[in-house]
Amino acid sequence: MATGTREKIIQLGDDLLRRQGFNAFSYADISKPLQIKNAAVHYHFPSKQDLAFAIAQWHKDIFDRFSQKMATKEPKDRLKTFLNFYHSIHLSEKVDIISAFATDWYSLGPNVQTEVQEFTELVIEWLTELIQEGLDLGQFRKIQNTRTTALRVLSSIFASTQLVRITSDQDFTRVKNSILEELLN
Amino acid sequence: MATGTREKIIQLGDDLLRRQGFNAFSYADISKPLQIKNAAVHYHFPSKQDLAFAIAQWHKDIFDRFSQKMATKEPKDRLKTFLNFYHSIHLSEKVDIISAFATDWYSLGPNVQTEVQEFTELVIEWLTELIQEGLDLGQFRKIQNTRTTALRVLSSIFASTQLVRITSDQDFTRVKNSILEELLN
DNA sequence: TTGTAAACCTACTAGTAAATAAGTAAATTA
DNA sequence: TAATTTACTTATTTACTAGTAGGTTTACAA
Repeated sequence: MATGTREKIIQLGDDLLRRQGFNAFSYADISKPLQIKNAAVHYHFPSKQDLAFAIAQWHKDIFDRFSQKMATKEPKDRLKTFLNFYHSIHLSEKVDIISAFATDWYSLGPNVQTEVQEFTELVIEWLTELIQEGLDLGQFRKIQNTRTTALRVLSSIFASTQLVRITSDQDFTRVKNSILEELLN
Repeated sequence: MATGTREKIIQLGDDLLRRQGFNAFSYADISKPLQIKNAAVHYHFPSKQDLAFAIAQWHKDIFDRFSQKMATKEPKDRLKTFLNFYHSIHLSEKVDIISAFATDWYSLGPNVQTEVQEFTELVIEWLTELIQEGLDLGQFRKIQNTRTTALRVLSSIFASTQLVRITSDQDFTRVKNSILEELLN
């Protein structure tokens, strides 16, 4: 999976960001496991902001590939895959990338913030379209405005990955199933 | 409101925790605005964990008083007050206290974690009871299991305070209204 | 008046943070 | 083959971190 050092740094950085938070990990946490020196990380990413930017970009790329691969599947299955994806996230003791960035929002430089905003809008729009399609095909139940529904699905999932750290895995499953039940006909 | 130094430290610490995150603020960020020295903060809270614990306790106390004051009001109004409370939170560029602790979960000591867990369970149970009462009185619509509904209300609100940092205030209002619409008859 | 405890302050330590300057070995290109 | 670039290392800097030891002031009690 991770080939070059640069990619390894991004992946490890992403892992640390979502497991511990942006201000809770250091360059040493990256250089040590990769068995390189502190300065090597700075060679690839001069500042921590540069690393954050690269992580945001990386997620944009992943999501692009994900949505392209899913394009042919029907809304119901796309939604299920999406929900299962977030279920797997929280099982690895991480939170989703958008929540991770959001909580450390004021530690992020303007260009990182813009990148995260673009990525978030991408996900919301993807979900909104998915719901609209599901409605058109009669697979979903109409509840509210599609964007509102998208926001509620997204926020339920996001908060769950965090809440579950405090309560239990059972609570995540509850929420996941309730979203499906609510939407599906 | 804030009388003694100890209380001022807790309130400022809470503010910083929810605005910037546990690892993003330092004792200097507390001592400077209060015009006291670093060591004075350590006098009241020997370690940062002690401060975190006090903040968690403080929220428990506030919530206790809140739920006592609300006890006589009817479910519908209690829910509205609860939602408006979180709306006011995000307007001040903070996230709610549970999300704040959740994202920095692995930076917290075991006793702080326990305190946060107890507080969270308190809020979930309060919401669960509120929903059950609303159902019994015919004010609310039955959707799912009451705890699941409580979890979804809570997670929607929590995530919204974070998502809104990235998107817009409008999106928070959408979610807030959608929760009310969904529940109310 | 003396003792004591609360609430600080001064001054410091040891450790860690991000970041940089300068050097090097190996691969790539001209 | 010479020049250049890539991908590092060594060594250091500056700034800040939580935390502490010990002294000072103030107020209140015996």
